[in-house]
Amino acid sequence: MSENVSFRPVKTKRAFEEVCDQIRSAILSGRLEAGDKLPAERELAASLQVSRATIREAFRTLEIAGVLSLRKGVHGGAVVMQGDSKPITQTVSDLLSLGGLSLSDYMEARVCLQKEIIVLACERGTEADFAALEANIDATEQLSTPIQIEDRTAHTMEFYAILARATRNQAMSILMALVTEPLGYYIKKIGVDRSWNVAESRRRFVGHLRARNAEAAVAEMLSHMERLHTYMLSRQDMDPS
Amino acid sequence: MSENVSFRPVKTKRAFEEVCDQIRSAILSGRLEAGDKLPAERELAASLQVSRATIREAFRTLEIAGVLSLRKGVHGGAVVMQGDSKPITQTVSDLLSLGGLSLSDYMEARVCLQKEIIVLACERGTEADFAALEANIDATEQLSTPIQIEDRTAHTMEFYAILARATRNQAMSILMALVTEPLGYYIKKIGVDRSWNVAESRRRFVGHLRARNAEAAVAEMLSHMERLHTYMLSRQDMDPS
DNA sequence: ATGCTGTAATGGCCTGACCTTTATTTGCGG
DNA sequence: CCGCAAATAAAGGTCAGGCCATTACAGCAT
Repeated sequence: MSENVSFRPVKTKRAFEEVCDQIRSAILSGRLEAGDKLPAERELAASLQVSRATIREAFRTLEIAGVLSLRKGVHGGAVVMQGDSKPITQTVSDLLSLGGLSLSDYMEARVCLQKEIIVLACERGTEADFAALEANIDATEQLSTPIQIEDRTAHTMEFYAILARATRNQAMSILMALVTEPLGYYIKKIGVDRSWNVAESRRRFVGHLRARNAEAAVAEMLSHMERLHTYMLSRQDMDPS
Repeated sequence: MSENVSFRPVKTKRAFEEVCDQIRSAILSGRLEAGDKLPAERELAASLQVSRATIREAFRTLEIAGVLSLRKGVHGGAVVMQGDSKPITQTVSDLLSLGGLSLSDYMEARVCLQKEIIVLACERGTEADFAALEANIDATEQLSTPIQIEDRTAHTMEFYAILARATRNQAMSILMALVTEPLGYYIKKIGVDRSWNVAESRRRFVGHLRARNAEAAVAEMLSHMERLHTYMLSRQDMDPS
C-alpha cells in the first residue's frame, strides 16, 4: 500500500502567500467580515514581522481577488469587501484573450445558461423587471451613432443583467455576467452587425416574458443567438477594422 | 442636453495598473501570446521607467489572474500562460466566504447548469467517458475513512469534471468547475452526509447516460441534489465540529 | 455658520541592497 | 576523456528606509 501514502506537491510558500492565507482564514473563521478594516500596512508589517513590500503584495493579491478594497488617505486602509463578482469577469476576459476558449463553445454555453435563466425569469419576473427591460431597449435604440458603440454595448450588457436579476437568484446573475462579459471583448474585436435591428427582437422577447411564455421567449432568444453566432463566425478571422 | 455629456468617473490610475494594461493589450494585440517570456523584472522596470516594486505588483496581479506564471532562478521569469480556469474558482470561493452568495441560490444555479450539461453529455458522451465516470465511482467508494475525506472530496469534484468534459465544450467545463468548487468549501465547513451512499445513485445516473436517457439522468441528479440541499440547509448554521 | 488652511495618517512609489533558487559553467579527480 | 562536485550568474523574493500624493479632520479666520 505504499502507493496510498498521500504525498502532496512541494510548494515553497512565498511570504506574501502566507499573509494572504492568514487573512483569508481570518475571514473564513469569522474573525474578519465584510466592512472590517485591517491594520495599516506598516502596523501589519511589524506585527507579522515581514516587510511592507510583502504586505503590499498580499494586499494587492486580495484586492484583485475582490476580497479587499484599498483606500488612500488618513482613515484609509484595507477594508474587507462584500462579495464582488467583477473580478470573475476580468478573469473570464483573460481566458478568452489567451485563446483558452473557442467562440462556438462560448456561444453554446451562453445559450444553455440563458435558457435556464429565461425559464426562471418567466416564473419570478415582476412587472418592474419587464418595464426595466423595455426602458433599456428604448435607451439602447437612442444610441445609434458609431461613436456611441461603447455606451451601446454597455446597455446591451445591462439588458442581460436585468434579465438575470429577474430570476431573483444572485448566482444566476453572476453566471450571466460571466457569459455576457466576453461580448464586450468580441464587439471590440469584430464590431457589431449593423444590418439588423435587435430592438424589435428584444421587444418581442419581453412580450413573451410578460405573457409567462417561456418557450416562446427561449425561441426568440435562440433565433437572435443563432444570427449573432453566424455573424461572429463570419468575421472572427478578420482583423478589427 | 447637458445631461448627455458623458463624464467618466475619475480614476487616478495607479502605476502598476498601467503596467498591467500594457501587458494585457500586448496579449490582446497578439504581440504576446501563450508561452512567450517577458523581460526580467529589472529590465522591464528600467524600460518602463518605474521601480521594480511596481513591476512586481503588476506581475502579481496578472499571476493571480492566471495570465502570467512566475518562475525563479536563472532563465526563469514571467511567461504568458495558457488560459487557466483555476483563478476563477478561487474567486468564487472568496465570493462564498464573504457571504455574497446564499446556499439556496448556489444550489439552484448548480442544478440548472447541470441539467443542461447532462443533456449535452447524453448526446455527445462516449463509452470512454462513461467508463471514466464508473472508475471514478469505484475509486471514491474505496475512500471511506474519515481521514480520507479530502481525497474523497477531490474525487467527487473530479466526477463532475469528467461529466462536464463529456459535453465536449470547454466553456461548460469551466462553468461546471465554477459551481462544483464551492463544494469543497461547504464540505470543510459542515461535513458530509455519511448516512447515505451516493455511489449507488451515481451508478444509476451513469446507466441513464449510457442509455442516452437524459430525462432519467436529470431526475436522478435532481433527487441527489435535493437530498444534499436538505442536508446542507439543516447544518448550515452549525459550527464545523 | 462658512470657508480656508494646516497637519497628520496612510497608501503609492522609489532606491538600493541582500537572500534564495536554479541552470549553467568550470574544474578537479578518476 | 568522462563524470560529478563546486563555483558562478541570473532571476525572482524579501527587506529597509525614505519621499510623495491623497485624504480627513481640527482649528482658525471671515
